[in-house]
Amino acid sequence: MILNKTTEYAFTILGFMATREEEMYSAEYLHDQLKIPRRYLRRLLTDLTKHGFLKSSLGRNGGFVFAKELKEINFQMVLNALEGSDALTTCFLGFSCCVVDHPCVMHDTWVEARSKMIETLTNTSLADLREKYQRDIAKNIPTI
Amino acid sequence: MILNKTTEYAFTILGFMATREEEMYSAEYLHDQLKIPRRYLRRLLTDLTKHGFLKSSLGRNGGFVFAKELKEINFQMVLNALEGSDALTTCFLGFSCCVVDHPCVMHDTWVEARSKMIETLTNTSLADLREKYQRDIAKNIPTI
DNA sequence: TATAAATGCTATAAAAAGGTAGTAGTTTAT
DNA sequence: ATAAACTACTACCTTTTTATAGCATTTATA
Repeated sequence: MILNKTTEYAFTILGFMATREEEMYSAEYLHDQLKIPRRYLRRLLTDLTKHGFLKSSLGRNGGFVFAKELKEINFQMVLNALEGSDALTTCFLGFSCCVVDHPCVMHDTWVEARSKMIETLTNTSLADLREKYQRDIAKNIPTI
Repeated sequence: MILNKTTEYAFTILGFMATREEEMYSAEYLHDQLKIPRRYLRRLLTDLTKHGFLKSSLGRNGGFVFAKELKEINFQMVLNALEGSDALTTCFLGFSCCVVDHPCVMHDTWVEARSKMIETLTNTSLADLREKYQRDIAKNIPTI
């Protein structure tokens, strides 16, 4: 498994919010649109707020907006916030004693493959997602 | 999370067996060497046997040996056997409706990053691991 | 031939992840 | 005043993953 469900949900939510035009998104609306379980979604939104990706506003007509510029949020940051920095850095062969000075036999191969992935996650911001979405729409490409 | 624990254990076991010189490995010996929980390890070994990676022999002095040439076992095969082929192919943004004809906005980016990883897993066989291990030993590089 | 050291099978327990429910409270637009 | 939002906390349920246990079977060997 590459990502756990919670992280995947977070990506779904942020990706959705980044590509759509609403000013503000309520938990209820996101639930309707994305079919993520209601209560779980709410907890996750609170979590994303605490991590500084979103800002919440209380009261009627309240909801969630981005707390930063879209270009300042990338997928690596989100993954890191939700799964911790270990998520992409543990030894491939599962040896806890595998470190740079005393690597396992798969170390270099794995570091290389993994760093490609980390690079992609780091280099892709929500702003990139939004741009791509708008380009696709303009070209009439069916897009989610 | 990249891999679940069971898969990681499998990689540990196969990597260990591939680089060492024993003819046969008992569960008890592997437990001693690798500190994988005894009973769980045994089930996993049986599982790897059922999947055709290992052959078991019963009775006293029994144990496990490889069922194929080392070069015929790569990490992608093992991952696939233990986690299913979905493990590396689901939509990054978590949209079940994301398919080639109707991709999500991250689709291409993710497919590219992922295929690099799949390539690495596919191109690395246990024979490669063994070779690397022996080269490292010869060069006096500390290796696990 | 009895025994010890192996694996095979199946059931069950424990831990982690994912998900639901309730209650009480705060904030704010209308 | 009310309704529609979010916050916080607690408890509980379900599913999946990880781990343990008991008993059966196989086989070398003393």
